[in-house]
Amino acid sequence: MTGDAGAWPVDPDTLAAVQRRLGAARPPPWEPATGHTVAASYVCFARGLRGPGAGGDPGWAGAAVKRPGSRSESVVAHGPAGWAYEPGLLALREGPLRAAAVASLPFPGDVLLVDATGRDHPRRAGLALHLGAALGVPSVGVTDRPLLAAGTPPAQGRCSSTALLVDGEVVGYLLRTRPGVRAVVVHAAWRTTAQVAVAVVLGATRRMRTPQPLREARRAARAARGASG
DNA sequence: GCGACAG
DNA sequence: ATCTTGTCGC
Repeated sequence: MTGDAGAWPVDPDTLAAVQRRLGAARPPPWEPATGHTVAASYVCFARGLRGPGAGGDPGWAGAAVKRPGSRSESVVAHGPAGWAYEPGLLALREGPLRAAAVASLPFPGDVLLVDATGRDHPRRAGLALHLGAALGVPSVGVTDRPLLAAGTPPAQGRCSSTALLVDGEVVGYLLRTRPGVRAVVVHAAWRTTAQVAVAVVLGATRRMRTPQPLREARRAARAARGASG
């Protein structure tokens, strides 16, 4: 079900071609069912790196998955970054490492949360969308700020949201997950609309600003970094 | 030409 | 992403 969408190019031109194809794809839309499981992917890098970093930077990819009524399970993959950070080319730097971590989870989850954009991207295929396509799982992006899209801040109350548009397409929402706290950016990605993305994020968010599975993936990645380097 | 620009 | 000082909130 992944097909060549699972490819992780190692140069900018090839990645851009894959992104254009993924951005133009129209896979069957997915919607959450009661009791769906939520997985998440997060990457951190060695401390002390300068600016955008470079290929070979030591990285730790954390992945976590939680089914309702069970404890969360997490794994970590350790390996080198594939590239420096460049806006629009994040998959080059982090794609393979994140895919390795998510693939080693005990079970895949029904939907994957990623701290990256989805359709808010020059070629409509940010890393959240790419990772979902590569792994064959519906995905949702959650970031602190948009890449291309602009929007107005939502009202202060919990669950307030405002749409983010690119070329007239709703690619995401600014979403107030906690009253009075800075909004998160929720991104439509692989097989998810912006509206479904908001529902998934609200369903996975507890007391904190960001969804619990993403926090668990981050905790695992940082713990592994502290233990090895 | 310069700054901005997911992580 | 990481660094760092300061501030606010539970």
